[in-house]
Amino acid sequence: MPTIKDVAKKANVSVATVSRVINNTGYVNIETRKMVQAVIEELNYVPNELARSLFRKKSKIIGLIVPHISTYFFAELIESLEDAITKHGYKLMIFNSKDDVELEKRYINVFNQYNIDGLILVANTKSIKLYLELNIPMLTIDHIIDKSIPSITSDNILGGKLAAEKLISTGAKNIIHFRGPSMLITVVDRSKGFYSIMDKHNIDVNSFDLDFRTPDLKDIEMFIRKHPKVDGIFCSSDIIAIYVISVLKKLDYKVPEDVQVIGFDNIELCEVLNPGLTTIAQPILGIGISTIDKLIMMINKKELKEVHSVLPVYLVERESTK
Amino acid sequence: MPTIKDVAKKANVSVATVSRVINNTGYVNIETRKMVQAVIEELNYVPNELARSLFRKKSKIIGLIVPHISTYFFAELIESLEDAITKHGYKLMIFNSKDDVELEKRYINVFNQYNIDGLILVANTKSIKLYLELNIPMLTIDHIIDKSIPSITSDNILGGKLAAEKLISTGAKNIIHFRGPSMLITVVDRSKGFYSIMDKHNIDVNSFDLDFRTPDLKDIEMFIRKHPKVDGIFCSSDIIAIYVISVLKKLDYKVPEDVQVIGFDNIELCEVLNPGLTTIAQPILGIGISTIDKLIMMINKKELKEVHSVLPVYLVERESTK
DNA sequence: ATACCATTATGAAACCTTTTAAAAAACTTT
DNA sequence: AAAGTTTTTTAAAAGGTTTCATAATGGTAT
Repeated sequence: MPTIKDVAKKANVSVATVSRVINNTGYVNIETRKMVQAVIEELNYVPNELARSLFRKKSKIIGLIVPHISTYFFAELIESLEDAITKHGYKLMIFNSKDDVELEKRYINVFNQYNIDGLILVANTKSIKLYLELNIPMLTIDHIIDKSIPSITSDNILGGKLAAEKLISTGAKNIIHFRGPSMLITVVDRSKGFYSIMDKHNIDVNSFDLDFRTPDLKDIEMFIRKHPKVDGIFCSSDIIAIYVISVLKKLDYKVPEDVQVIGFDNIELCEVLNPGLTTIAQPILGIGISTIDKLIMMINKKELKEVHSVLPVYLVERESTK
Repeated sequence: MPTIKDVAKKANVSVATVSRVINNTGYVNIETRKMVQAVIEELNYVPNELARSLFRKKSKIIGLIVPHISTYFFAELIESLEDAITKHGYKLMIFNSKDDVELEKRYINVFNQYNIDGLILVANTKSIKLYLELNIPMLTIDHIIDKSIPSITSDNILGGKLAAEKLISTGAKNIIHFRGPSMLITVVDRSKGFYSIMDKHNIDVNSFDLDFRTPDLKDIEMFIRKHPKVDGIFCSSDIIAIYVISVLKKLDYKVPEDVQVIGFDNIELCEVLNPGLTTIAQPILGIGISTIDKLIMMINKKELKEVHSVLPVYLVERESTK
């Protein structure tokens, strides 16, 4: 790899001049500029980002901590974030926290070691204090760790309401709500919205908490057997909905004839499931773009228009509802 | 963030001494060592990895180029790679190539800019020349770009054979093979294995090429209508299988009674689909571990036992076959 | 024409943080 | 006191950016 010195020597100028050409700073004669640029082309020179980072104390790297990369919703989110990050000329360093506090602690050191410019925390509530001590522009997705730390969240309350309205409008009366872990604010908000409408219509809801990654099929079956007259189910995530539908079929319920099911997230899979899953769509692309826009504003010390953004969700109707 | 100079000043020694303490190299008096370590503790000093990288020309960063992060199989693979990478004290920088040659070219520059220690290319066949020019330990997963570049692949031929044997043993006679893009060596090998057994039994196979990410439902329907007597289908991936099953149901075929379906990959979803998808399991965890073991051997200039590794696959029987 | 100042152009040197080779200093041995 | 160890410091290097000093040029006022 050629260095700036190689370019300078070949172009017969000082490294300072080459630097000015690369960065478009200061004064440099148009002729000299052309000359240097030609040499850069010729040698195929690219400035070493490590050296730049070291001097500038900026790395052009954005760190991402996500609980589980392979959880489908997160995978789609990561893709959308990666896209936005790359488009802005940053690079993505990714860490799987597995909800493990020790791992998180280790990662936090890494962020300092690499002069990470910005940090994105996804749906993760551990080690809050350590994050807050960290002096890096930081943003949370799908949860809030502190009033002072900006966040991006989907309008989970609205999502819950939309699901409730859909079930009610199609005549469901015996409702089950399969929730994700109730320590997650997203889950709580989705429920809150859902209940608010159900309460208004005086409809009782039976809810049950499940794990997001691997909902327990036996628990689901047990709960459905306990409420055999169920005709409408709202799940906190599409994955849960898939598990629930699988149990329903086993128990010989027809979806949507006997039981309607609504999920949450609108992962790509919904489209192709059988039946296609009606769900509350999160604007995954929008989350990616807003997150990075916001984070880069923070990195550049610009004032944010709003600290906590709530992005709109909408109902996507497929075959799992009437 | 404190620097090595801050530590040196506070400990009343030179930075060289501090450096020797950190790295456990050279001579340093036991008393001095303790003293310096105390100061390091006190200031909460962590060495700046960028500066180290610059000097050592090693970054402890491993780059990963993947065609589509959110493709479920890749997402699971990434998780498994991330795990192995982190366990070895490296960090993962991830790039989504979207099968876009221009993007790849840009990424390749990044690898040099950051002194990336190793590079993993997943199922990607573009810009081969540029990669080969790159002087970085490099390894490919699920494809081979050159005899000289080590690779990790599942035993796709065996996988195809296993699928064929299963279909034959359960009495399928009218076989369709829905393939992924035929420029992919994995796809070709899976077919090769599949055909080798089918040929041996003198069974004709009708195959059709589909896209991996978004197989065209209309194409699938058209092809099935063209071969209405179909009773066994082998798909090059689980995702394709999901799409195919969705079409089969629409056309009122019963799975597995009328038509048996076998996928490939064994993504987590298979377990919970309805019907559960019989598939050829790739050892995703094993791929992650082997890949990183191998890559780190290369980084440390150790001799590899085998340049091109083929990992075993196995049949996982679920409800989509008899 | 000359003096003066602003503008443009360039290079030398310091700096960013760390590692390491070489030099110097401080102890021990003989 | 010379020689040999051990310990520590100095200085250069990695590949850049930036500040500062200097020089050349051009325009304006005298």
